[in-house]
Amino acid sequence: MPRAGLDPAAVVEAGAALADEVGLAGLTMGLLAERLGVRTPSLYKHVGGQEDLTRRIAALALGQAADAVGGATQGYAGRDALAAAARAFRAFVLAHPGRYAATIGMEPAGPDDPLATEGLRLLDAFTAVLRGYEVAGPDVDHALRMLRSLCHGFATLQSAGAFQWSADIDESFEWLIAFADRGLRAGGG
Amino acid sequence: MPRAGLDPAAVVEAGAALADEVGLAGLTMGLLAERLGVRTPSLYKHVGGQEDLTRRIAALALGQAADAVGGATQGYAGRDALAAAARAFRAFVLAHPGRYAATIGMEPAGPDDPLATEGLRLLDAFTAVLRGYEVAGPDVDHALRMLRSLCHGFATLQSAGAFQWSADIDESFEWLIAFADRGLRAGGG
DNA sequence: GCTTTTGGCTAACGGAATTAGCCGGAGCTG
DNA sequence: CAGCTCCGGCTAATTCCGTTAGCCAAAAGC
Repeated sequence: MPRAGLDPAAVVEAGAALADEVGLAGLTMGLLAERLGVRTPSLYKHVGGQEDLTRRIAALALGQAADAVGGATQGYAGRDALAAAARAFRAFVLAHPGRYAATIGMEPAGPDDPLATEGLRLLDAFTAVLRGYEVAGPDVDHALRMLRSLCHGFATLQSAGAFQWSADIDESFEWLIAFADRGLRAGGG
Repeated sequence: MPRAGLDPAAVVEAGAALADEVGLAGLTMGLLAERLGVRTPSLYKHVGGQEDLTRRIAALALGQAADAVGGATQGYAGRDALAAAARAFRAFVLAHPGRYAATIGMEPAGPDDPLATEGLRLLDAFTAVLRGYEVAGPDVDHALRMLRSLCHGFATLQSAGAFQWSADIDESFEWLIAFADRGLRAGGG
């Protein structure tokens, strides 16, 4: 029996990809093992179990989201940066619904938890956007939470299939970006 | 063996309460049966199975949320109505995280599905809030999606334990209400 | 009062996560 | 190169959960 040459990173990456395909709820150890050409118990040599796997997928997703948002805003400021960040975030969630779903309700176990580290990177990417606005002091925290709520809410609701009625969803999202931009410029400080 | 006197509504209500206690993921047929003083298979005389139970819990949650939001905004308009609606919604989600979680990613099977009916009622409650602002035409749809994303995002993120750092969460939420109010008055139409 | 329906129950199955324990191959050591 | 060690597969078995089948008594209706 030849070895499959797996390692934790490969298992997590495959798990994330599979979650994107079949949904996080459909991600089963057996299905993942089959996808990797291996029997189910072999996975436990690389990850601690389903919860550990989900945590690692979540950390991966946060890191990738941070990269996407950070990269998209490079060279932009103000409204352009806000729009780029929001679009990049939504695009990421829609392209990778499974791994993003893994991040929901996941609390870091400590300051060194990759989940905390990568989450902070994503937060920093949004913080950078705020530098183009006159927001300071405690308002920065509030504005960050607002942006996070807005982006997270819209992306997850759309990914979940809410928003079924009339108007065009992309249009709504652009409207939402304009709305946030107005609000941040109008009374952010 | 005396009868327990259950009916679908009682099972769903107990399921919703249990979900609020132990989380939607922790809601198991066995646990619910035990809570109701009954053996597991007996539940299947009242609900079709776990998916059916979750759908019914979701419909219940949407209806209760609609009542809460609609009731809270009675007699208010403009910013007051917006604040009342947002606070009522968030309070509901924080008080009933399990049943609210059941609503996420749940698609109505048809126009007569209680899920659709109750969801529409909740939507109407928010639509009423917008009547106090000069928002019209397609902007109503966009504004509704914005409000929904904002409230849903904030409430679920807080309920999931995000927002761990410094600033006070209630303060952030009030800031967010003020932000939305500004935005809706500034350029809604 | 008898019959029908309803709502409990036990027993049994299937699928998923996980653990225990075996065993062969890869790689290092002499 | 021979042998030792460790790693990463495997099979087998356990447990827990959802679900179905089929039985039987209590309630409800004639």
